[in-house]
Amino acid sequence: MKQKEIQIPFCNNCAVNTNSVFKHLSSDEIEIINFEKDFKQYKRGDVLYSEGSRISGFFCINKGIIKVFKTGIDGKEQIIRFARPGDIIAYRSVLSNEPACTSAKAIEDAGVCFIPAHILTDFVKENSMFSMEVMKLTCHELGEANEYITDIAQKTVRERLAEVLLNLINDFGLDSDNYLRITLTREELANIVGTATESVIRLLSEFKSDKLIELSGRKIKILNRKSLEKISNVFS
Amino acid sequence: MKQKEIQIPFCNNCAVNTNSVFKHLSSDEIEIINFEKDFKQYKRGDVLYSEGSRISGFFCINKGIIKVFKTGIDGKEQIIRFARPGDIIAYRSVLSNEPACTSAKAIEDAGVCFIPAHILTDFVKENSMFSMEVMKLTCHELGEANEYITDIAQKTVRERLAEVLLNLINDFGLDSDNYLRITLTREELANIVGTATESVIRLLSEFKSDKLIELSGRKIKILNRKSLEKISNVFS
DNA sequence: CGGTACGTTGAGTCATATCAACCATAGTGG
DNA sequence: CCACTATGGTTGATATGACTCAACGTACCG
Repeated sequence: MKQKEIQIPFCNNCAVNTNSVFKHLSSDEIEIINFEKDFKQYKRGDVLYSEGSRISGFFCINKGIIKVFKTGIDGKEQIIRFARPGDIIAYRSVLSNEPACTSAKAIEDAGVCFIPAHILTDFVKENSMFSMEVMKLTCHELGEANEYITDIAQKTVRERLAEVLLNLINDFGLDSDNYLRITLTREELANIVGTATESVIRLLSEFKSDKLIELSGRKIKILNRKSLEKISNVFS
Repeated sequence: MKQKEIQIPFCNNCAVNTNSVFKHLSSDEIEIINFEKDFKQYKRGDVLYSEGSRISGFFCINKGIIKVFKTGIDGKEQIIRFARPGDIIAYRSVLSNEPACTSAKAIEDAGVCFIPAHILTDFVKENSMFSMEVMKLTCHELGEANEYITDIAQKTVRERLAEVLLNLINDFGLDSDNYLRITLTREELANIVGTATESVIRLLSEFKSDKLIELSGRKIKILNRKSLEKISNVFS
């Protein structure tokens, strides 16, 4: 059987380039990344890096979806965020020079570039536009994390599940049939919401009886966004 | 009655300087901050800034303790972190050019310098050492936020309260009598842990019966740190 | 001497976790 | 081709942690 050709993306015409944190790099700088990067493909479930490890660089997602999570009590995962094409992950660990505080795993087959740490630190020092972009990114993530803390601390599981669905709609969108463009296991949903798998199952079927969503396997069809917003208490 | 003299701290010999994010600034740069900053005193309960507002600069704590919090459902506060002398707050909003995502209030009488936004952005652009320090600070906070999310999502209130006490010990220390060097209302404790005031009260008196702590008003005396660690599940 | 904010305790309720059983599906190896 | 196993999904029963509500005590302050 003929091996499928692997397309290594070129940074200079990488689709993710235009709106990413790299948007203010010169073409020379892009070329440096292109030369030094290492492209790799991952299958669903493959691990990119693990909590506690020292990482010698950071990752830029070219294709697929990656979940970034922490491992808590009894090995239960808490999903912190998802990374999509154009997103970078593990940069926090590089910049703060600490071991990774999260792990990352592919939830869809993915193509990912690995970029050596020195490129990030060098460019941050040399290119203040880039530096500001990275800063903005970090600050934005920090803002979201603070939001998340407040939500988990104050909202019910039901409210949070509705909110998570809305966030997923925002981040991944719906296809022409109103199906969510990301498929997660019930356990993964639970690990975002911060609850038990069974609770997610029960609440999803409640939402289904209330005609807010439809379920077919892991695919979730959104029927009534307005009501989800009401449930999630997003404006309060 | 004679007005008490206000001591405006000089940045160049400010005690908080040596180990702060400013440590790599030149004396010229420090002088600029010293010239442009605005010193102000706050009493317990005074607000430094409020969620949603645009802030034209950031704050550097000289004296006292500030709580940084978000306002959630029904106006319930979720305390995100505390700022002590040497810490800077509201810099996130300046760097990401977003409205403040938190509020800040003095929980002890405090002295605080306000530093215009352009100083932060200018120095970040011009001084890569400083830029890296700010980056490290942000990344560190992000790491802590992620930790917090996992804790709140997975631990019981009891575990979290024990952990909060340990964190307070770490951050503020104990006096010679083993009393915690920060005094909070029960409600404030609840707003860190993410629970109801009554729950904190009950658990504290449980800890007291178990000889882990002693209570006299708002002062908390730590009797058995090891057991608190065991309860909090910090190593799991 | 009220007034206000904080602290405490009890009782009742409810949301959510836990435990257990069972089904569906897909992949594996003999 | 058929057990065999693993993984994920579902449902029900039960337990309980934590919240809410309410009453009351306490302390400080003008």
